Order: sequence, then C-alpha cells, then structure tokens
Amino acid sequence: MMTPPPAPRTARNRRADARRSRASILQAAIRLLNERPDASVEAIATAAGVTRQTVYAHFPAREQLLAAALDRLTEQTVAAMAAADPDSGPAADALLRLLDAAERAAGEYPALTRMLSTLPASAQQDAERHVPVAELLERVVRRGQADGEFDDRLPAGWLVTATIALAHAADAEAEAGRLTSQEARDTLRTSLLRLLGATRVPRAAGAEGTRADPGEGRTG
Amino acid sequence: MMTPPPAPRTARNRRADARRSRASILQAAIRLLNERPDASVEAIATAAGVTRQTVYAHFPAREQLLAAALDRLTEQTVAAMAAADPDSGPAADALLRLLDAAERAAGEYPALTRMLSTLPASAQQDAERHVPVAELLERVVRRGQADGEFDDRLPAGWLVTATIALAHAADAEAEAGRLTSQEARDTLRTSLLRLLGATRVPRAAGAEGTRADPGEGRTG
DNA sequence: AGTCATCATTGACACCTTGTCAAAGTTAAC
DNA sequence: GTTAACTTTGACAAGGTGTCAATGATGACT
Repeated sequence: MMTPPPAPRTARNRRADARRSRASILQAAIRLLNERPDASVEAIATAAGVTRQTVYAHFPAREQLLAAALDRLTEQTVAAMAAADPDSGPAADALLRLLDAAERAAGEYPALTRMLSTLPASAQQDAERHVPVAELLERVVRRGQADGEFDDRLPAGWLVTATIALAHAADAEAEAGRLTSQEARDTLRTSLLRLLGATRVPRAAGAEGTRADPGEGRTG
Repeated sequence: MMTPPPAPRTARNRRADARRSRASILQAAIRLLNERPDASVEAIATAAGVTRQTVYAHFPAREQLLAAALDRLTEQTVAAMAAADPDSGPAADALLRLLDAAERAAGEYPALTRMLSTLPASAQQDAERHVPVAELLERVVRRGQADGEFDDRLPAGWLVTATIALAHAADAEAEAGRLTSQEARDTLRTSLLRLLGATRVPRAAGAEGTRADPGEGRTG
C-alpha cells in the first residue's frame, strides 16, 4: 500500500487521549505558573497527572509551554471582550465594558496576566500576543475619535497602549492592597476618560446610579 | 588578647581590593543583565574579571546580585532626578524635567529598567525599590495639586503610579520602534498633561518654541 | 473484534546552573 | 613584616532542562 497522504495532523484528527493530555497540561500550567512563575516542568506535569516527558511530547520546551499558557489566557480574554458589545453605545462605555470583561476573564490569574506585559525572554512574541486585544480596543478608540467623543490628537495605537498600561497599573495597585477593587475601577475610569479626552462623561452601565463621580473617587 | 570590638564591617573599612571587586561585579552585572536578563553568575563573574565564588562572597545569591544591580541603577536615577530642580518652576515643567532626567540616567539600560516594573520573583522588594523615585514625583504632583495646576480629584499616589506606567509604556514604544524617540517624548508629555488635568500648557523647556502641540504630535 | 498507528510511560543520560565547602594562595592594612 | 581580609582553586550535591530509545497502553478505523 502507498503511504497515506501527508495528513497535516491538525487538532481535529488527533487521538482523544492526546487532546485530553494537552488540555490537562495547559490547565495545570496556567494554575501553577500563576502561583509560582518559575514552577518546574516536573511540577506542572505532576499537577496535570502526567509525566514530565509527556509534557515535552506536547511542548518542545518550557518556554513554549509558557507561551501556550499565555496564549490560552489571551484567547479567553479576547473572547470575553468580544462578547461585551465593542461596537454599540458610546465609545467610552464600550471601552470600559471591554476592560471590565477583560478583568473578569483574566482576573483569576493576576501573576500570569502581569507576565504578559513583561515576559522573561521572548520579547518579540509578546507584542504579537497583545495584538488581538489591542485590535479590539483600537477599534473602539478609533470609533470614539471618529465620533468626536475622544480627542484625536494622539495616535490611536498609543492610546491603546496607554490604556492597557493604566489598566495593568490599576490592577497592580488593587493587587498590592494600595487601592480597593472598587477604588481601582473608579480611578482607572476617571484616568482613562481624562487621557482619551472624552468630552462627556458616559452613563454608568447599570442601574447603580448616574453620578459622574462617586464619592470614593477621592481617596488617599 | 581580647577579640577586637564587633566592627560592623561597613563599606569604609573594607579592603580596597574588596571594594574594587564589588564595583566590577556590579558594573558587569548591570551590563550583562541588561543584555540578557538570565545571564549566569559565571558569565557575570567572568565579565567582571573575577571567579564565580568571589561573586558569592559578595552576594549570597543570584537574586541579591540582581537586586543590588537594580538598586544601583535606581540610585543613579534618583540622583539625576533630584538634580533636575524638582521644586522650582511650574509643576508640569518640573515633572517633565524629572522624567527626562530619569530617562537620560536609566536609558542606557532599557531591559534592566523594564525589570523594575515586573521583576521575576521578589515582588515585595519591587515596591520598596520604587519608593525613592515615587517620592520625588509625588512631591511634584502634590505641589501641582496644591497650586491648582493639577487636578486633585485623583489621589497623588495613583497619579505617580500612572505617570511611571505611562513613561515606561512610552519608553517601550520607542524601544520597539513603533514611535521615534521624539514622538515618544511628545506623546508622553501630552498624555501626562491630560491625565494630570493641567489647566495650562507648560512652556517648552528651551528655545524650541512655545507652541502648545507640535505638529508631529499626531502621528499614526 | 482485531489491527495498528498514535500516544504515554519508564528509565537513563548529558548538560547547565545554583549554592556550598574547605584549603591554599594573595593582597593590602597596620 | 606580620596578619587579617580577600581571592582563588577545586570539588561537591542538588535540581532543572532537554533528549533518546524501548516498552506499554489506547483508541481510531475497518
């Protein structure tokens, strides 16, 4: 018999066993690496109920496992953001909605999330990984600029970068206990509206009230 | 004879040899760790013209060597900032002057500088290390708030954190080639003034002109 | 139900890095 | 010049990464 055609070995035609192993490994990696960024491959393998060599069968090197874990986290975050109506309502509302969704999705893994902004070695891949979330945000920023809701003297790309940076900073402040979770949200909101040059204050998303600036916005 | 008094072994009464070694090691560590954050202790020792064990004689562990290198960098940066007249002139001018000085001082070691915002493990020490530079900035921010030059609805501590985050972001953009060095400066300047809620635009520091917003502020 | 490619496991290996120890050199302080 | 401080040399254990080959188990396909 002739050898069967190349069969590029996609994710679909792999054995169910392999898919399961890969999922366990990835999940364990996300959990462990979030607790301890320098967790060993052996620890991850054990946590996944698998041998170290099995991990290497799926991921050629530790760094690629880390990259895969970050990719998976990004993927989930992007999905959550995309589901948060990026294109409806005022741009400022949409932006805050996206950031909220992102924090809900990635908030479970703060240490891992923080690795996204400053990963160990492969600096080139980092930017690549931000692309999908940056694209979502950039769409909203451009829409706001086009509508005149946001100022357009600053390039949209920079505004997106700055937004992400401020969001990470606010998250870190909350994580470090210097701000409560609610303070961090309010502070980030106000800061972003200033930075983006929003001319009007967006309505609060729910029935929680329509005040522009809650009292606790001025803490510390 | 009785043993001499404790003699706490300060930096002054150590042998000249030891001081020299320590300096070489630290300098080599800064240089190498900037190029490759995971440089081995052996590589650093060799670059310093010293044996690996000598390094361990000065720094009990690799992490402490890294911490010492970061401390030294911070120290130089703080000195440069303190020399940039934090307390004279409009607060906005002073702030930009400090950031400029900081970038000139730390700009030689971008990778190392970036480690300050997201260091590998000892997360607690990180905040501690930011303190001196944060204090300098906070003084300026508070002065601006007291003068009415800056808005004071946001806590000064957060504004400082946000300022540092934006400065790092702008630096990273320049480093990644997405912005020229000059664009990064202008963009950062505009963004900070927005964020801080400065009511009037500070005069440009030199004879370069008094326009509020240079033409290239709108790139991309 | 049986075949067989695919995947997982086991055990062993070389290599590098960290951190430690003790003993023998040097250097500079006094 | 003596002596304490510092450096060097060599060797060691422990732990992590990445690789290989052989054996075992599973599930896809007919």
